[in-house]
Amino acid sequence: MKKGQVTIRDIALKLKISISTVSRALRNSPEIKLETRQKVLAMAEKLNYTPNVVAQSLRVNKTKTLGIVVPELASHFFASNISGIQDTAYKRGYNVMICQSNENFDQEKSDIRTLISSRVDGLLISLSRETKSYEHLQNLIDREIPFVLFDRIIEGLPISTVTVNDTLGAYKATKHLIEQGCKRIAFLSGPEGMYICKKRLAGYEKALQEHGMAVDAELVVHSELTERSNKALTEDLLALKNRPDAIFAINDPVAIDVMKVLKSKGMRIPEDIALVGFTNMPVSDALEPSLTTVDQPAYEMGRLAANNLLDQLMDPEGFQPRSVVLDSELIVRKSSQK
Amino acid sequence: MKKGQVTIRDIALKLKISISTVSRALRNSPEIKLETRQKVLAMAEKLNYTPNVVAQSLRVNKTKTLGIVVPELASHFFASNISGIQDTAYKRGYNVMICQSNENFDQEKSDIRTLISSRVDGLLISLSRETKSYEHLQNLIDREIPFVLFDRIIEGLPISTVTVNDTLGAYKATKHLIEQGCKRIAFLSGPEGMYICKKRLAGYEKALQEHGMAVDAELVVHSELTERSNKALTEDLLALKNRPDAIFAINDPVAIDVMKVLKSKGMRIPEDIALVGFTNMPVSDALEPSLTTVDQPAYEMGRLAANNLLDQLMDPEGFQPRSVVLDSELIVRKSSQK
DNA sequence: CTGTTAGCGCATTCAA
DNA sequence: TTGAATGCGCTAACAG
Repeated sequence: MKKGQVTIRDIALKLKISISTVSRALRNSPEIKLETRQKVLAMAEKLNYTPNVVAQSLRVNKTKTLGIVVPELASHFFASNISGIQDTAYKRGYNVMICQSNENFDQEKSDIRTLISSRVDGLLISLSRETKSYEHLQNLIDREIPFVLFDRIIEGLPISTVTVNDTLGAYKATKHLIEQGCKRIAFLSGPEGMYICKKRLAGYEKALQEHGMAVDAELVVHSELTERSNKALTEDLLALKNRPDAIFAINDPVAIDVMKVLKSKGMRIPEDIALVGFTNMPVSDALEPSLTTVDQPAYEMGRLAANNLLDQLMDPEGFQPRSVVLDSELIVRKSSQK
Repeated sequence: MKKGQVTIRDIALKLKISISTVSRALRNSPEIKLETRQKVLAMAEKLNYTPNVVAQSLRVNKTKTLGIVVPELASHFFASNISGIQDTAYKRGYNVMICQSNENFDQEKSDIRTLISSRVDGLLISLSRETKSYEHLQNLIDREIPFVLFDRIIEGLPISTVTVNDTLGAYKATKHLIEQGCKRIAFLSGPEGMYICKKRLAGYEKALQEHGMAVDAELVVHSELTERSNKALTEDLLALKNRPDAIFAINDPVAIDVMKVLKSKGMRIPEDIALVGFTNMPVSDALEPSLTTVDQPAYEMGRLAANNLLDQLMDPEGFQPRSVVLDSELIVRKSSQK
């Protein structure tokens, strides 16, 4: 087989017709005679023709590609987000290009720059935990490049967002612990600035207040979300003179680290300390004890974010930003039932 | 800000020089006067110029993009593969485009077609569990499109592959169980045709034979790798008149399903039945009991596969296919120590 | 219904 | 050291 891909020109030459006719036939243009179209299609098939999307993109100034930026790929939550995005994108004729920021702000900026220069038609972004300023997002707005934020968002920008109801989820989790009789509920959170941390903290506080319980500052701690930091903070909590009888962890991976520490110290879950996570990772029900957690519909979040972005691409003028907040359900398992 | 991205033409116009000079200056061509280059660079900066990669790609017939096809994204193993690929690709100036086949053969073919029409410079592929024929791969070879297979490979093709030593890993796992005193070791495998299943079966059989133990056909079962199938087969094994005293699962997710069934039946691990997995998922040490498993260097596999492909792209003529087999280490934990 | 023509943004050959 | 001209593969006026 000859090197170099087959082009519409090759088809036109073989068939002794013009390349525009071939182009039209391939695009199912209605103005082409059925017979001609069939001949073209047959020849394309025979020559194993694959349209050059690069040339198409240059011509129509659209790549039919969405850019995705997530903090991390090897996380079940973000992987599911991406699955939802990808399935939706394919269904609507789009490809995706994925970058991970590794939770690094500079990397995030660089990822966005890379995707822009690849001329993606729009972006779906979940911010890194380091991201505190947002000129890079403002820059996208200035350049009129459509994008949607999901899960790790920032508020106050005139753009669409998709999140889970973090506050409500945390509220449900905390309320559940209170109803189990827990008196001193610790909240092992992530970086203070992170959107989801602030939202979940609000839910935690709301539940305590509603039940006439004070928010004890020493029970709210902020992890860097590394195994080391998670474990150290757990130990700190256990070292308190007035030890907590429950720990609400910002997410399941953190809860797992907490669990490891508790077990290594011979503490019983939930008898000595109850434990609740957030995310509902697939393994959370295989842990011992099975982990009570707040379910996040990750695939659905991805699906909605993608549909939102694609709607925007279809109708750039009429589009109005939408903020979708999904419900989050508490999954009660053994780690919290006293 | 005006709609439409800035082009080299805009820079040329502003500076009253030709676009070819701008093009050269931007590419650091040595034949450009330093002063001119600096002026161009400054203006590019000022106008917020981003090169149009689409146009470049069309011109030089290279996209600097690698295509990746994996069975599934929401799997820690493949996500780590991809991380390794991506980091390597970026380091060498390439982007990646990712598709998932969802373990479906037709989807896999379609993914490859999509990536080809996006004109990726090369492909990294891990086959779906349904894939039994390989005309679609032969087609790539015929069209001289470079690609590398990793983990889920097929043998006999003149191309590079990266795998872990599946046979050795399974051998180590089985030998370990034998040394723990297990007499009837079941192998809960995946689909019979899958490369990794065949390889791991070979290691399992080798260990048994070396220790003078017969391979009992009723102890080797093939799951479809769904939770349902995994659990049903586990129950079947337990229902045997001559029940196994150990189960070696084809991977960690399967082992987790086995664990759930065993626990639900009140069986003790490892006392009643020892259990070993394969993959070393991050949570495998958080399970109760912690799971003995064979470690797979997923990130490293991705890194090697990407480097192999990129070497090939750098020097298409001189390149010789290489098959890399990584070592796999047995991680002994509690689920197997009698 | 089909052909001719003109770019999309860029790199590169050939001239100057 | 720079400019003019060409074409990558394709789509979309505009003409027949």
